[in-house]
Amino acid sequence: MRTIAESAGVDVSTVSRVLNGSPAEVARAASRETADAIRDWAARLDYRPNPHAKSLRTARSNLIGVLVPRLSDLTLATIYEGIEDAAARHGLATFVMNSYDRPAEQRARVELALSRRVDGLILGDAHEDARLADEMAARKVPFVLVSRHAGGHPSATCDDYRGGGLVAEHFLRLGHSRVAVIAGEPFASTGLDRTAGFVDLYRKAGIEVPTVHSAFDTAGGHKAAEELLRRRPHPTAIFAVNDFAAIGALGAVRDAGLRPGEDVAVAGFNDTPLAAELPLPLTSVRSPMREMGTRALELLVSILGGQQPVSERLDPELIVRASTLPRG
Amino acid sequence: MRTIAESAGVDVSTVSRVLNGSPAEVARAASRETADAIRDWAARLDYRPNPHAKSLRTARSNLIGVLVPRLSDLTLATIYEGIEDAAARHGLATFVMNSYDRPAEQRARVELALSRRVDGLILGDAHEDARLADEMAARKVPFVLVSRHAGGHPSATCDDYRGGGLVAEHFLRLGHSRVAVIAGEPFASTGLDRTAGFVDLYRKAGIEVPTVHSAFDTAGGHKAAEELLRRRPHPTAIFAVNDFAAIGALGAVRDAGLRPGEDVAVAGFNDTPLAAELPLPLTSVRSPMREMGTRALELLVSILGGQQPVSERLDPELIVRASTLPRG
DNA sequence: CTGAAAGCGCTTACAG
DNA sequence: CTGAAAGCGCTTACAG
Repeated sequence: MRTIAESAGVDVSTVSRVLNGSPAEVARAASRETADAIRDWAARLDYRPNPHAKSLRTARSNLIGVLVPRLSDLTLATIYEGIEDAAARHGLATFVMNSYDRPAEQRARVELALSRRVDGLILGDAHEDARLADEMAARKVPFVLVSRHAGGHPSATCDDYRGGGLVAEHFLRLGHSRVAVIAGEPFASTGLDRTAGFVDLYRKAGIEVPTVHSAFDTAGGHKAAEELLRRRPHPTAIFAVNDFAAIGALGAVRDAGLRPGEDVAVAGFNDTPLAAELPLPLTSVRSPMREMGTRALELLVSILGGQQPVSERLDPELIVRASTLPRG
Repeated sequence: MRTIAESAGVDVSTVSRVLNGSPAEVARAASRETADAIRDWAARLDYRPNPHAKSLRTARSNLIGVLVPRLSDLTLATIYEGIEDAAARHGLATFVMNSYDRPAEQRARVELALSRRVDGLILGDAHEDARLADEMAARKVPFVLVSRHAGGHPSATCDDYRGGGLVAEHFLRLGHSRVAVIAGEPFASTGLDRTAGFVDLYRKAGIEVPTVHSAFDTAGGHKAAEELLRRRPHPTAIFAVNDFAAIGALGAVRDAGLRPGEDVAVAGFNDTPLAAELPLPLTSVRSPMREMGTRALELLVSILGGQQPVSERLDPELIVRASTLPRG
């Protein structure tokens, strides 16, 4: 910057104003010619502002910390892509950390992010009890939740309750009366809401639905399905609140000597790219993962701008495939 | 820091030395009592050093930029987890960016990282031609490659050539003489090496192997397999250089009215957690993805420390499952 | 329209 | 063992 100032024969403060100001500010700061000369030199010298100096001076880092259970979960990776994309459009940098859904790690990662002076945080790993979120709100740390909601804090989520209902309606339409739910982790609003949406509709039809919790991955779904299939008579349809758990369930059905999709229908959630490509294509509820990420980022930006946040709840859509064909 | 200095009745420079110096430096900088008092106040005041001030002063950001084709690819997400983990142990922060394997994006992301003053870069999206890597080396930007190698630059990879060979040996042992390869993108050393390792062993056995390039995802594998299955007679075994492509191939086999695993054996690569849980468990070559990430980070650290880098090539392992059972 | 000055929070030669 | 000073690269009130 000093080099530019010397080359253009002006003060660094003028350079700063021209390079960073709004058009109006630039007009007030320098004549058109001076401004052009400055921009010219900046380009010629391949000038890149030093973000550390800027942050030190402005006490604003333009950095956003993102916490996820784990990035190797496709759902969260896709949400993060949405966040990253929107952040770039807003001139913000982001960094992700895994918390593995462990409270101690969550806390440690939040502190780490804070010590890096992030302007705000996006939490994709909120737990139902909202302990950490409540604390952060009390400390006035700007943050939003994504994917999972908790404690009424600002969030960008899918309407998971409605999504569970879509599957219930589908199963009811197919005439399934012995059904079960693989419900995911008991601390995640995603699994809880999807399960509740499903169970409530079946209850209205006079049918109680057994549910079993599980990890959100294939191994978890496999184990949970094994347990459900040991019951006599076994369920004729299983709703897994996550595509990976559903794939595990498909495997368990096969291992039990039953035909997936025929003897036991299976539906998942999220409509990951895999669902359509499986040897037995998987019925799933599409949730707008990428969009959730961009909405979360934009929600955070509006909070940082001092506005009242309005949580977003996006619409799910049922995609029917061969894993839940008409019976008979 | 000033507050600590005032509370402890010393100069900020002494505080800095005590809080950041090695034990030896601390001993030289302050008496045991003074040092203890300073640490005491730091804890009491919940002092957190300002990384921006530190970076501005030291011209070292302790920041590492990571480029991947895309984070929603499980392979890369897992590698990144390894990077992230190792980085935390070294007191480094990392951030990832997607390049979608597009040269223009790669270039733009590298410049972005540089403008954020990263100390170094890890590239998971190197192309065979090594254009960008060559340029970076010419500019003396510290970097390492991960997953893919190119142009002889420092890298942490899997021995993909050997991995392809493992599958060839397996197929030969099973007596397959009509085989084919779904080879992935033509610009990635992973797919190229895996294919070459396979093809070379078959050639030694006097058999030429048809190969077809594809995207690294299920859709790409599906399309490529369709093409291979149109040939008459169709191959009895297909090696896809990636588990997701293999899953797509499995679907294509089924769609062609053939029995996957019986009429057409299918093997993948990476041994992602999905492979074991598929309805038809997938034979795959396990590549140490997480470890590749940690090795890459450590390689970069050693480069930043001025040492001569030695590229790492990690061992693959064949995991046989039902998708490639003995014939007959 | 433009400049000079102060200061963000650190580190590190220099001096004692 | 400890302090005083300079400076990293910016921004922004203050002054003209």
